[in-house]
Amino acid sequence: MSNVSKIMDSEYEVMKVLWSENPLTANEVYAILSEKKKWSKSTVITLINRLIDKGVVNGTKRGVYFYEPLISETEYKNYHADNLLNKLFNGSAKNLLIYFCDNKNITLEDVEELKKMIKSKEV
Amino acid sequence: MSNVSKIMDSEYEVMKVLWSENPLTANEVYAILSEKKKWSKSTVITLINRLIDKGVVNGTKRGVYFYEPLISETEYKNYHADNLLNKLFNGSAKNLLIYFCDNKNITLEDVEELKKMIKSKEV
DNA sequence: AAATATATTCTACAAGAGTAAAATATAGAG
DNA sequence: CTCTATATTTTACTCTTGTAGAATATATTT
Repeated sequence: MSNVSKIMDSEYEVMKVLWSENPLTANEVYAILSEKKKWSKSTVITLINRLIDKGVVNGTKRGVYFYEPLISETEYKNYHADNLLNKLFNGSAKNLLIYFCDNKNITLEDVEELKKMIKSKEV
Repeated sequence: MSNVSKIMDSEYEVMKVLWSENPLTANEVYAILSEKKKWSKSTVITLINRLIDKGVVNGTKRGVYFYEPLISETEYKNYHADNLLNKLFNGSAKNLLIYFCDNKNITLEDVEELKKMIKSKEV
């Protein structure tokens, strides 16, 4: 759906800012981003405009332009999580869980917690 | 490390073939890939050469060139799994598990299985 | 050795991404 | 109304990716 899949890494940085707070002006986005990236204001504005072209950000002029995201961080996360799932684990969430439990440090307590979560959903 | 991060989607198709069996000649890779992709032989060869440039495939001439992967599928998987983990779940495998359990259909049995796996490792 | 087939390398080219300067429009100061 | 500051749009330029044809080198057959 939408163009969530076309958001590139540098554009994603802009999205994160807009997800954290919005609407924001280009200057505000630039100011916030500057804490992490040493991009020129031009660059930030280019990225915002590309996101608008891709239909995932909206800009509205109230005096100056205010920007806000049109897709949620969850949508973005979903897309990429699914993507990984399909690409690397044949779409099997179970395989993915096994992989992560096997390779990252997951404790028995964590798994207990998951169990509870699932149980509570299976009412 | 290495250039695992620079393997692009179409190159990844070639890697999958080489992981499934190797060494293979360009013709063999092409033949196998043709079952899934309608790429010209030229395209396949370009992809192989780009993988060589990226240092993730080796080609050795024994009469004709034979190609083989220099990185394992596991390395590739690790890299991308880690990447997702850091990018979308702040590096917390637990958050990721919660997310997947919450959104994909994971059963209590699956979780039980994980628990056993973990227990057996925690000897 | 010449002709042909096959393998390998070069070249190509559009679209996208990363990066940003130049140009222009517009609002506010005087 | 003109100048200036600020915001917005255009233009730009390099590298990478996806895709593949053209050229060349090499081996095989006659």
